Amino acid sequence: MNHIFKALNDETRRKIIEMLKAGPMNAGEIAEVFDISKPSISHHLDILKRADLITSEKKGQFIEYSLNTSIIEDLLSWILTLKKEK
Amino acid sequence: MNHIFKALNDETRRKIIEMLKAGPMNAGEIAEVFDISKPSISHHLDILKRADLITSEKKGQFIEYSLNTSIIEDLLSWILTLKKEK
DNA sequence: ATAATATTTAGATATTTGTCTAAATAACTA
DNA sequence: TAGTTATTTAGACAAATATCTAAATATTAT
Repeated sequence: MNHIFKALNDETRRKIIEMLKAGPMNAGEIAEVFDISKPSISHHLDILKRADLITSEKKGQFIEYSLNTSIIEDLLSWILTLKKEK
Repeated sequence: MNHIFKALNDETRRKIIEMLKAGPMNAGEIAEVFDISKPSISHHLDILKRADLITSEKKGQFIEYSLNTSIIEDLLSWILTLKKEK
């Protein structure tokens, strides 16, 4: 849980996640959207990946990133426990 | 959204939220649970309050904290948008 | 009024985090 | 093989954060 919340605690990373909702993108395409250097975006992607919120796959010279919806399930259930009972 | 994720990005604060799920507690009761000084807990409570995740009410010399479930609704819907479509 | 209790505010400090530039790695192209 | 493109790794730095102790504020009790 810790890694997930850490990963989500950043506007840029949340935006990346929202972008990937529409489908996979490679690192360069993601970086273009922001006014942030590529190494910084690469770092953000690394954090999202460590949190298992996204996955990466090498496609030739590109690296394609995709949203990992199964972890989002975990997040959902954590929040749902707060709502229930009482 | 920013404040919510910032507030949730801490193990101690998440634990506090989970504790308040069972019902209101005052600052002292909350602090007792942790091996952290009272001023630090007070600071965590302040962050949770600014994020609107909890509310406080003065009860004599105590301050009672309660979970604010309506904000959790916002969080839920943000996460649900990630699951939907595709 | 004084003392005791509950909680916060203030100020300091060490750690974590987001960002940058420069260099490294890897894969295509001519 | 040499050059170009895509991405990451390394190292540095400023800003944000979690924690502490000491002091301030507020309430209750004697």
